[in-house]
Amino acid sequence: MKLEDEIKQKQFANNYHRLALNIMFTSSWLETIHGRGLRKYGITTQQYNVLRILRGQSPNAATVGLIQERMLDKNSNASRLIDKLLLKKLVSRKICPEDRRQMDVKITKKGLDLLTELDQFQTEWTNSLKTISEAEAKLVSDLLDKLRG
Amino acid sequence: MKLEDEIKQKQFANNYHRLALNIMFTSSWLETIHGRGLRKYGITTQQYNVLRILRGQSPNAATVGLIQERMLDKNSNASRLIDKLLLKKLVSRKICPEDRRQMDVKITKKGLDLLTELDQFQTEWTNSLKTISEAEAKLVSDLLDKLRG
DNA sequence: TACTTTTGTATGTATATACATATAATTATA
DNA sequence: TATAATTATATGTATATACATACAAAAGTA
Repeated sequence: MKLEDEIKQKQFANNYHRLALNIMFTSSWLETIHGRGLRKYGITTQQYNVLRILRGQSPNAATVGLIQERMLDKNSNASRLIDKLLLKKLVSRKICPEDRRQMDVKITKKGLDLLTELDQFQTEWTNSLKTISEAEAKLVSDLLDKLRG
Repeated sequence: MKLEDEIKQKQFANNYHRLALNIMFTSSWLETIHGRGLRKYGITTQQYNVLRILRGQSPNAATVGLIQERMLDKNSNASRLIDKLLLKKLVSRKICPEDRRQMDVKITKKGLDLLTELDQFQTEWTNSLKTISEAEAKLVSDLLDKLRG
């Protein structure tokens, strides 16, 4: 559905304005779908993002800073997301002996198992985006890279 | 900068996955820039969104439901955003006499003046997106519409 | 070595999101 | 008309964002 109809706005100042609104609208739409899917598994999209980063580092530990710099939302608060994941025993956290300011954060067996379970869901939800061709998906992605300069 | 470098991730499952992450990343980037600009004027991006919708209806009133359906983030909570705008006297709110369940929400003179002041800033920030051509902006926007089905 | 600066992480506070539920007014139905 | 169903909005609660600030450890410098 066209953005005009989604937000019932007839016109925009120009195509840059329309694009900015469309990106934010589509992002909210994506996060809503993704979040509802993850909810059944007891985690949020941000917590999922952290777990994915930790799996990427596994079996090594990651620091809070490394997680933060790899998150989609750079303003998110990795410290507190890790607190939540700790409560669910999906990650472990201990002071790094080499640099005692840092934290060694690792995904646990339980966390890895959850991600394995979620891989199928992940495949399904990206498949639901096949309303455009893979070439179009690449084109849009490349233009978004260019947009950010 | 390429998404790969922004979030330090070497590869993605496929171009759909890369696109989904890129949209969410770019949206967060846009909101951060926009939000920092608006901050000087004492409002948030969501409050700005509500004020724009109200200006579009002005001099008529809008109901809370109408605002909600036109917001970029459909899950946002228009009631509470209106509370915040009321405190700043940027909007007025009174019970609709025809249907006493509804609220008549209107932008005030103060609200309109703030938006006028912000129009210049708005032009500048959309101009900052001219790293891609207007034709490319339209193309991406149309493909995002198609992506959502 | 003593002092300053920088770095890594945590925390306080205000705002917003996501979902469930509550409440009052209106509309539909028996 | 009494009752049930629906609609519009508000509120409770958990989570996350945005920014400032705090604090301890490490690194740099006199």
